[in-house]
Amino acid sequence: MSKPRTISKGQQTREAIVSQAYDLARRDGLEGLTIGALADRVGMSKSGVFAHFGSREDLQLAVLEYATTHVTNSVFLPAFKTVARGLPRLRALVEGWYGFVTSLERGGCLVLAAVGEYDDKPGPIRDQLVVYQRQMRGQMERAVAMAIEIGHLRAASDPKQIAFEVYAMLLALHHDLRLFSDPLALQRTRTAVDAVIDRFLPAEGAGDPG
Amino acid sequence: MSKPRTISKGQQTREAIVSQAYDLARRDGLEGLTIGALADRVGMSKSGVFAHFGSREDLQLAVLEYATTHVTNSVFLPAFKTVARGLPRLRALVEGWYGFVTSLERGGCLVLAAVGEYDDKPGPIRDQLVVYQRQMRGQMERAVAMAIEIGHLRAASDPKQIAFEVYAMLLALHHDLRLFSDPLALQRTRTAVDAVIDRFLPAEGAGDPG
DNA sequence: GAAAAACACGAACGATCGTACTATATTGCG
DNA sequence: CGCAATATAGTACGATCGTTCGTGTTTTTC
Repeated sequence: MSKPRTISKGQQTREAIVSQAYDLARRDGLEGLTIGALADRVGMSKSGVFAHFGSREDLQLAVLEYATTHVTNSVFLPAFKTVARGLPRLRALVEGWYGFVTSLERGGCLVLAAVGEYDDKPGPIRDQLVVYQRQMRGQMERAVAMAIEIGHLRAASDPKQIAFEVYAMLLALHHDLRLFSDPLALQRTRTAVDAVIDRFLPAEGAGDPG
Repeated sequence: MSKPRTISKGQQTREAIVSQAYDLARRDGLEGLTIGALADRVGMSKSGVFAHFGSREDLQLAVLEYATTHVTNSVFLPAFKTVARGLPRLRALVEGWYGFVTSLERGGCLVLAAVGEYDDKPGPIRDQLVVYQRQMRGQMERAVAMAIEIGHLRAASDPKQIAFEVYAMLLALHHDLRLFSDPLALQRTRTAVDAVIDRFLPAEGAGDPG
């Protein structure tokens, strides 16, 4: 089926390791990820796991990339590929996030957790994290900008402002779900996001609304 | 001035230790706080520091309490004590947060960082953290509720919804300031909070506005 | 199938972790 | 002052950390 390109045994186990490391790091944080615990989980020796990365930091970077890809594939790609540009796509984006964040059975979003862990710890991990987060915010801003171009949102709207506010709600949803297990959090988030969008809707009677 | 209650040497040094631990934990997280590093910082032996708490977890709990008190004293108490109830106090609350979060030179808000670290790690620390966070959110909801009672906000408004949205913006502000060092974040937060409040303002011509 | 390359293991390293125990200073009280 | 209580230091412990190294074993390549 998918490209039958021969994947070496090494690549194969490396991916399995990263996948398990992702689950572990979702629980204990990227900083709490240890090679020993990871080795136990994948049923290998410490040195065997270690050899695939060369350093713990490289392992952490691999896990961070894996997590980012996971978010992208779960939230952004579906919306950008299968939903029409403009307001529908923007709504699909946040709906995708709802699904993503509520489906994480154990441990929250690793990327958000990493933000808290590394927002003040200089180094390669933080640098890469900033890149990833800028990309995600950028994608959101692009979705908003398209909605403005199409006329689904007012021309004078600031894409960065809207993306900021929507992102804020997603942050708060994650917060309240994970810390409070508040079943009303999702509903409140929907209300809030709708309100943000409403605020930037075109004046009535001006072109077809989304 | 303040109660001249004699404070034993032990209490004194314990407070100094917690204060230093707070600074350390702001940098490395509550989970990254180690007794050895803390002992070095305060110029004591490891065992000397340890004896004041009995366990690392108790130290972490003490630091968490210290951090919560710090937020309360910096943000909530001034607003509740010196600013008139209603919209002015609510605005003073968020302004207090702006000041608090922008004044943290090194390391972000320890409580927010702890949320990310412990939102999935059951135990006493998480339990206490939930208590503290519920208290803070509750205070915010109370400030909103007062504004509704007074008539500064519409009677039909849901205090929890408003507090949720305002809190979301404070989360996002903290996020963008610390990760992106975005100088526009504060301005965007103000815009967003104003928009939330505007949405719940009483219908025009109905009683004096705040 | 043989030679070369990649992979995995086990043992050991120095460091640091939290904690326990003992002994010595230092403090507070009568 | 003198005695009891407290506070701090020192040492040592078992565990675990990331990492290195040498040695087999498996996989890939020719």
